[in-house]
Amino acid sequence: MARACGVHVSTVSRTFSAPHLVNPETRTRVLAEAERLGYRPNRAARALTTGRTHNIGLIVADIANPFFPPLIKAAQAHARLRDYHVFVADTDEDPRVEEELIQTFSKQVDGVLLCSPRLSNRAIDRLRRDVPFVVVNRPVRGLPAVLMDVADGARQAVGHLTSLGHRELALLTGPSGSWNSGLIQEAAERAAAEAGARLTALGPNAPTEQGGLLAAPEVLAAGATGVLAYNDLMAIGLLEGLEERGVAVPGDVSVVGFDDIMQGRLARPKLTTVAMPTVAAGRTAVDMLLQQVGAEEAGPSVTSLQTTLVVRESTAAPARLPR
Amino acid sequence: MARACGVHVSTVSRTFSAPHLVNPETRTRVLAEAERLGYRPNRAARALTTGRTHNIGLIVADIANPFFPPLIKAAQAHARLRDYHVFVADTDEDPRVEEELIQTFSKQVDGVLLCSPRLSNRAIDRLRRDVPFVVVNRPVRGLPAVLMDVADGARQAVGHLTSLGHRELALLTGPSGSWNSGLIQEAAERAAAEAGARLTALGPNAPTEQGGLLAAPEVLAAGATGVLAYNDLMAIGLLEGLEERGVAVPGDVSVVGFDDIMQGRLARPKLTTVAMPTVAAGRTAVDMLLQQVGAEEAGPSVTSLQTTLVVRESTAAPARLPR
DNA sequence: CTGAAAGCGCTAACAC
DNA sequence: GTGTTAGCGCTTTCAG
Repeated sequence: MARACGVHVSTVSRTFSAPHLVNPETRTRVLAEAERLGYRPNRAARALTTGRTHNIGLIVADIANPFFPPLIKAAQAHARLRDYHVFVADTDEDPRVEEELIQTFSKQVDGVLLCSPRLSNRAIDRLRRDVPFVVVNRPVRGLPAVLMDVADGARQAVGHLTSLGHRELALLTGPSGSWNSGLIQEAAERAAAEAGARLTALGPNAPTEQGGLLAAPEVLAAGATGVLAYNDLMAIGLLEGLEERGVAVPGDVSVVGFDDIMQGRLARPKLTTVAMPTVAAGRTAVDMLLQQVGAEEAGPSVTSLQTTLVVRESTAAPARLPR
Repeated sequence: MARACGVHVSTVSRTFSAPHLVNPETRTRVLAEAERLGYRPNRAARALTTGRTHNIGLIVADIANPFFPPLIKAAQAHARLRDYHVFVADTDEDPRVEEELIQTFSKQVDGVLLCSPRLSNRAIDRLRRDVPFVVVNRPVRGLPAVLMDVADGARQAVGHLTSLGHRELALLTGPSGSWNSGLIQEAAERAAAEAGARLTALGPNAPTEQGGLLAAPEVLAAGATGVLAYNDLMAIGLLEGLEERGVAVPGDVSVVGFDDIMQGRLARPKLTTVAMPTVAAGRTAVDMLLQQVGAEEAGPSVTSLQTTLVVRESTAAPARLPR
């Protein structure tokens, strides 16, 4: 390629990495030749000298969890505009796989987006020496993060339920490793107390339909008329469990989920839920990562994104107020 | 690292890429040192000399389409076991983005999995010079492919409907660029004819809920009592459209989809659908790609996977047989 | 079995 | 503005 247009390789190199340093004439000639030959600089080789791979890693617990695809998609599209590619990997909810993935990624990417990591703080602290991180959906001391304000979401959800007249609430908590579950619980308890309602925490539960399905008896046993589930999948499972037992939603019991996944709109009744700004989160995370690796100007090191309650059909006033 | 254990770099190299060529003692020493220092060979640099990146690209039209995540997940897990990483990219249904993605991937991966590509045969033929392909969900002359037998799926679906007593069928076709849509239509028409039923093809429609929703009036106008939709998303949209118009499913009209995505189980009534072997497809595609790039033994160059009808609640005998 | 040397495709610092 | 040189981290002959 270098000799095909009768110049030195470094001139070709400059044409692509610093076009302004090369004579416009030569430049167009090189570009034309590149076009003809279908030449494109080899990014891997480039990475060897520059130290920038122009790749970023994106690690999620489960691609098949409908919460993630919109986030992945947004991150990816956003990265592409900045000439970055995204490696997506799925840990299958296994912290060991997560660690292994981070290590194998470390030399191939400029940084890693860790979405809802299951790894311990200690492990993360150790691994951050290998590669820059941005954590999504969980605060880790000293690490840039993009958070979604689930605590406020929980407040909104509890507020909605109490203002409807519910006084006996239940919270279906998530997996014990989940940071958000704790935040939700704390905020929900406070909001319930302020409204003079009682809130029973039930869990931990698997963040799946199955998890919600299995929790149905406990919800009934707790005598709750309004329930908050850790995520939509769990809420949907609960809807099924309640239906099986002949409990009407929202007639007898109101249900609120988190995430606003598409499935919630499909469920009957349509699920009331706390919508998460996943698209914004994906974009912001990419921006923050690129800032950190010096490809962009620096911004805040922790971003918190708002959540919003979406009221649909699974919530209503309780049939009879608790005695 | 080389000098840390007092040997030459080439010995370190051999320890990782050809362990049997090195003295067991030295090997363990090197390995121990690597462990201590957290050293791992730089895959990008290795790729420079070997020509093998140990990465594969996976290109889909839309990550957020629930059909793909299980496939991606399976491909990824399968590749990982073979020491391969997967770059996932989303084209946003845009052929130009698809082409660009392939080109940027080409030097960074050993091969590309093209899932339901929107690119023209010509373009694919041109691009295959840049990088090995395996195409999923569409036959391309001269290229290895993994196909899912949608034609047979269509036959099963039509058979199910006709044996239930339906004689007036409608088919909601997919986007005009979709290969599968043509296959489905052909097979459905043949099967309908054989069973003495009439089948009206309606379309093209967007492969989304919206597409199905908009098609509801046409379905009714066609007087069909049994309808086949290009995919589950479209079928679900149709369910909604029908409900809005007070048409009972399956009382008045029966609906069958394709894909067996999770949403189908959530819809009310639960959707009867043709299940696609996405997990097997993801694995097979990875195997075929690795075979092609010489990392594994050669197998067949086109694999066809079976589909199976899953009967749920959206199909039943027609209320009254057509006159 | 191990060391030496060349080179993968590119960029960066320095001359000219 | 462009050529020269060195070197990124690794593998791979080829000697020894």
